[in-house]
Order: sequence, then C-alpha cells, then structure tokens
Amino acid sequence: MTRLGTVRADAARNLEAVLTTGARMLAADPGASIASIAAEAGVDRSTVYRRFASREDLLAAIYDARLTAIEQAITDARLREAPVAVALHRYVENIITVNRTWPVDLGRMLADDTVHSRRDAAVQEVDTFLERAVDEGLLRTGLPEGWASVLLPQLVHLVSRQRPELGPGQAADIVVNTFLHGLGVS
Amino acid sequence: MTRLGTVRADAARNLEAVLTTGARMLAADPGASIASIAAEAGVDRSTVYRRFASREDLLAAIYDARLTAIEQAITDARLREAPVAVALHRYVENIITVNRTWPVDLGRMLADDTVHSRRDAAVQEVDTFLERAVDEGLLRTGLPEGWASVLLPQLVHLVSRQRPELGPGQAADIVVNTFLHGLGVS
DNA sequence: TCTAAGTGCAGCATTTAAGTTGCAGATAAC
DNA sequence: GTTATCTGCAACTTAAATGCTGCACTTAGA
Repeated sequence: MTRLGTVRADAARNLEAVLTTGARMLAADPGASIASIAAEAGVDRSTVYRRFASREDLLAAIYDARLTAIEQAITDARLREAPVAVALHRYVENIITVNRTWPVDLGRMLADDTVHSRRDAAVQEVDTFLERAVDEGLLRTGLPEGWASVLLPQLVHLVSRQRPELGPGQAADIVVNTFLHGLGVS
Repeated sequence: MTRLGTVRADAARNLEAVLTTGARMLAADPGASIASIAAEAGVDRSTVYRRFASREDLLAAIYDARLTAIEQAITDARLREAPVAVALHRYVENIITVNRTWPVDLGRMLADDTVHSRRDAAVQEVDTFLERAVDEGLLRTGLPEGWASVLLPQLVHLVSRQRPELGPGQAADIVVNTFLHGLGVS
C-alpha cells in the first residue's frame, strides 16, 4: 500500500473501497465478516476498525450512503414537477444506478430510527408521485392499495441485478415498460 | 411437553415445527441461530441437534421441503398440457402457497449439487411453459431474453410477502394481471 | 409393570467473529 | 531531516454459536 499517491488520498480511497465492497458483499451475504470485507477491499482488518467503531458503525455508514444516493435520485428526478412519464423513467434510471453501487437492503436496518425515518420520507415521496401518476392518467385507477408502491422498487431491484450488461437507460426502459404494460399481448 | 398426544405424534409435530419455524426465521434472517429457531419452535436446542447432525443438515431439510413443494406445485399446474392461461394462474397460486410455508431463498443453497439440479429442473420446466405462452399468443414476442423467467417468480414472491391477508387465489389474480398487463392504463 | 423413545436441562469443548492494541515501516507535509 | 499520519501485522480478549453428552423425567405400548 501507498506506493503511489499521497497518504491522505490513499486513506480516502481505502474508505470508499471498504464502503462499496462492504455494500456489495453484504448484499450477497448479510453475514459477511469484517475480515472478509477488508480482505476483498484490499485493506487490513484493523484498518476497518480504526475507521468504524464497530460492525454496526460500518453498516450504518453503508446504509447512510445508500439513503443519501436515493434522496439525490429522487431530487434529480423532480418527482413533484416533471411530467409523470419523464419523472418515472428518470427516477427508475437513477435508482438502478444507486442499486448497483449500494445494493444493500434497507429493510435490514429499520431498527435504526434515523434510517427508518429517512427511508419513510423517500417512500412517501414516491407514493405521492404514484398518486399523481394515477391522477394524470398514466396508471390505472382501482389498483390494489399500495401495490404500485411495492412493485416499482422490486422491478428496479430485479433489473439492477439481472441485467448488469445494460446501461441504466436501457434497463430503465425494461422496468418502465413492464411496470406500465406487463408482458402480455396488446 | 407431551401432556396430550403420543410420544411419536409429539416427535412428528416437533419436527415439523422446527422445519417450518426455521424456514420462516431463516427467511427473515439467514443468520438466525439454531437456539433462536428452537426457542421459537418451542423445543430445546438439543432436540434439534438430535434430529439434524448439523446446522447445514437442518438447512438442507428445509430446502428439500421447499423444492419438493415446488415440484408438486408444477406437477399440479400441468404446465405442459393445460391451457396456458389456466396453467399460469394455477402455477402462481400454488407457488404463493409454497412461498408462504417455505419462504427461504434457494439462491442461498446453490452450493449443494442436488439442490442446484433440482432447482434447475424446476426453472427449466417453467421456462418451457413460458415459451409455450409466447407461442400461443399469451405473451408478447421480442421480450428481453429471460425476462419473463425472472419476473414471474419475483412477482409471486412479492405478493406472497406483501399481501398476507389475501387468499392464494386473489393473490394470484394480482400477480397474473400485473404480469400480463402491468399497471398502466389500457 | 417394564421398556423404548423422546424430551428438557445443564454443562462442556471447539470454533469463529468482534473488537483492541502495540509496534514497525512508509510517506507527505513542515 | 523531523514529525504526523496512515498502514500492515501479530497478538491478544471477549462473546456467541456450534456440536456433543449424560441424567432425570414422561409417556406409549408390549
């Protein structure tokens, strides 16, 4: 380590590597050990413990990164003002990118109050958007309560994992098309 | 224990309780300990170890139960002979029931060769059925390769968890309708 | 009544991961 | 050149889960 670059730049790189590698490994196996994450990130186990007081602290940092990315994705999609069709596609595209960098499942961290409320706020924002989508005639009326709200993230999650070869735009095309029209004829 | 009923009947009940409780708890948290599963199932930790040589053995028994239920669900739906619309609904309905009893994710057990091949066979069966659904005009042509094949189980999984209040038939209605037509207007 | 099967309970050894710390080496900044 | 910072390495302690076993107790069935 530290053959090239500055000490501080290395430190920053290591921090990011631990976070993103941790996110990836914890998504694949929520029980992944700090040792295995550190090894995969190319740092020593003790280095991780010098940055994060505990395993839970590392998890919190990862979930925080995901939440921040989600909030940014929502803001960027302008869910409240943009035309619903445009906002939907952009939101999906953004979240696909988020899912690929921070694939961890927030459902596993709802014990933390901060995580819980930030997540609720994001969900609420999307729910409101979906209501607008109904009002403006993009989505059918009379759908099962909350169904759109759980279906959309699931489709995004699915395409994020199953279609790594597609860019976010193309992947979003599939999600939006499936979300609106399904796979049946006509 | 064993205030009512026979010793053997108790033993059978305990075995089933450990398996189903284990499936439920491991689905919620793959790292759930044998001790916590035993406690939830109302038996002693040692009883679990008398029936299963190891933790892995217990997991194998649970995955085996799920696989068997899936195979039964496929057979019962008559995916090869029944009209595609009928077979689809019946398959979905059956798998919803399977998911509710054995919610564990098989993806976590693909190390085991037997599990892997049995799962592959089941997936292949459904894939073939989906091809027939395209041939017979139920599904669109030109869909992304393998997309229907991963979407359908995901929808079933989603509705199994998110709509516990619905019977398998009604839940299957939602899945099939979403699968074929999405949530958009017309 | 006697036996076999099953169970809870308590205790044990082993393993694994978490978390901590001291030391020496490397490098950027001064 | 000196110092402060970051690192890997190695050596702990502690906590928790796995896996095993002996003992007493209960009950069904011979």
